Amino acid sequence: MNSKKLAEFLEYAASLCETREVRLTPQRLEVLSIIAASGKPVGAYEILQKLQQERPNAAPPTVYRALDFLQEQGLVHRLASLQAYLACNHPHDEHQGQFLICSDCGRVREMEDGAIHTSLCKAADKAGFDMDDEIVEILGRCGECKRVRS
Amino acid sequence: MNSKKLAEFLEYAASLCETREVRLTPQRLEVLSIIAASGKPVGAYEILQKLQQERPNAAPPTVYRALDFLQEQGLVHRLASLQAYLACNHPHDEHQGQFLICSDCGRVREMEDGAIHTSLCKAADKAGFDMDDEIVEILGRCGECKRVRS
DNA sequence: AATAATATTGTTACAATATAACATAACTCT
DNA sequence: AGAGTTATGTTATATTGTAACAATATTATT
Ligand SMILES: [Zn+2]
Ligand SMILES: [Zn+2]
Ligand SMILES: [Zn+2]
Ligand SMILES: [Zn+2]
Repeated sequence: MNSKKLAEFLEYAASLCETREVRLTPQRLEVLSIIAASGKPVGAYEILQKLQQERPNAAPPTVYRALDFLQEQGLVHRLASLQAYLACNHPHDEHQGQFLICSDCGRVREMEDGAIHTSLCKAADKAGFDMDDEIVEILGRCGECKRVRS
Repeated sequence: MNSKKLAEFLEYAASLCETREVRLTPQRLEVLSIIAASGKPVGAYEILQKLQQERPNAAPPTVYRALDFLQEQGLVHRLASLQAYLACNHPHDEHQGQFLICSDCGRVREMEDGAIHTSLCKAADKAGFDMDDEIVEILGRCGECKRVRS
């Protein structure tokens, strides 16, 4: 994420939190900024290291608490297959997103594909299952890496 | 999994490995048996504890190596969202499966839903993405737990 | 059968991810 | 100001997973 988009994103996040009357504290904002700036999924301890450059006494709970908040607000997603965190690319409302994860370059693209969601709902329904959350992570090679390799 | 189905499953696994000319050693079989017998996803260290009842000197690598083998053979799946392992319920060939995970009772149902797979392929394709693996885990409440609750 | 190559297991130590528990500080509301 | 709530500080620890190297067992080759 370039610095202009980053600034826009953080501003949007701030306004979103204001509307919801939840507190995007400086610390939470800093964690969000670290994640968004990286543009790729980042591990909690990687976040911690960067945070400690500004706040030397930050500890694991500092990061995990901020992550909990940011995930609740739909500003950050956790990628279960990577145990890493990614800024949402369209943080409108509560949603899970579906992810294309490139094993070569590590970049991730978030989608919100209606057809995928529908197929999941139908399958769950058929099984008499009441769906709360969906985790969809597709591993492979992105377009750029495909071209480079072949 | 009841003991009859368990025996069938283990026998089938054995024949599968024989056909493939890979070695389902006693240790690997024991790990598979522990996972299959539990009928629910089990953590690696839970497996280790049970394994140690028979093999007191089993250590984490013992379990993780067996898990690697069993996953390669498609006999066991890893659930990324739970960091736990589950015996495959139809171990025919290489496949990933899609999972309905009940947050109440912890039971998991494995599906192989063609429509889900197709929708993932289409979405990946549209994004110019070359799909290797798919991770689909649906969290919610199973039919039984729904009835009990409501 | 002896040898070499490969695959599996044993063993120790450690890395990486995440949480519990309790104290302190800040904010909000009356 | 005081009480209740939310957020942060701090220490310790739980949980999950690997690295590295030695010892055994299996398989293939002579
Ligand atoms: Zn999103
Ligand atoms: Zn790529
Ligand atoms: Zn399966
Ligand atoms: Zn259930």
